[in-house]
Amino acid sequence: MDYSSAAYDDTSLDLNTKPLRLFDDTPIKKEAQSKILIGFGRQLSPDEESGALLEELQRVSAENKKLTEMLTVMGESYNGLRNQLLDYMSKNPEKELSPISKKRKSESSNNNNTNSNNNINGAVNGNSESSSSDGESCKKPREENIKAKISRAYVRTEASDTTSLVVKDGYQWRKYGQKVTRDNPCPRAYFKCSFAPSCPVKKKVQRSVEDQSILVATYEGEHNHSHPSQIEATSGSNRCMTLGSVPCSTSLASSGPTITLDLTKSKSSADTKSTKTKTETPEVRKFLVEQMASSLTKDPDFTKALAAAISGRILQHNSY
DNA sequence: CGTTTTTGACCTGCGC
DNA sequence: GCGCAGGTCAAAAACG
Repeated sequence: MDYSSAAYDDTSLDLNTKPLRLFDDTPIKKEAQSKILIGFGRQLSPDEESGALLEELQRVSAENKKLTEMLTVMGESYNGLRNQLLDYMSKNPEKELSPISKKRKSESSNNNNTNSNNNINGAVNGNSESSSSDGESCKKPREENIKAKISRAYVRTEASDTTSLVVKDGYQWRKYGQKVTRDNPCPRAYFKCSFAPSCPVKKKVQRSVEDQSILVATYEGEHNHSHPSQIEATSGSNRCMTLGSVPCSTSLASSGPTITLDLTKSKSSADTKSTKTKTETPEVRKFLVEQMASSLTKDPDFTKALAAAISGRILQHNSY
């Protein structure tokens, strides 16, 4: 919770860009990095090369250890913050973030029930049913299934593109309905995971009332299969990861973790980082894009996935 | 021709 | 019980 801002800055979703720190401007790292670049660029004597590599390996190992620790701390901090927010929201249910119709109570009350259970894992993984003893929440088995897991994602799209309700999250969806709701003049689209019926996940996509360039995707349930993009990545095909190096942020919605993806600003934000990105190799960028996309799209509870990905990289590095 | 999308009809829950 | 609104179904159309 209360660690220094410096440490926080270091870890704030910059984790995916950590490999880019190869190109960081701290003197020590620059030195080590130049050695690597030299190593890649022209011939070195075997002694020099092995020494530099050894030094770099040690540095990377230490850094990776640090990263792992920081990740753990960050995860705890995240859970703590979420706990606090859920607490707060359960005490102030009228201050919901989204204007949900009063008539359809089930959805919002679901969230409140989940929140008031004060069970973090329950709120995220939707396993709070077992602990809820109030009669309201266990009316129907169908509702229980829906309550399995609800998360919301806000996706910014091109302002001109106000008709498309496609949220590219890496999964394959089959549209099964569309409806214009009372709250919002924009139609709401209903999607099922194309792996249905084996995969029970559903998704609702609707444009935000306030900002029609923002798509609000509500996910219900949890995928019981691996991420298609991951399968593709492991099989060597990278064709459909369209999220790219998008700016992204995480926040907490009333119903749980929320991911905001800005699909439009990749160009402009790339401009702001142009001095940095110019030095990136295509391989590094490609890897980062894949990592970020898969991390963010896989699960709202992506810290676990992030940890797995990073530890995977650590093992990869250490195995050399 | 198989798969996906569209769209009107139908079902269900909730408030009055 | 009725009406409203959200959610789902399924036949038809569109697409690759």
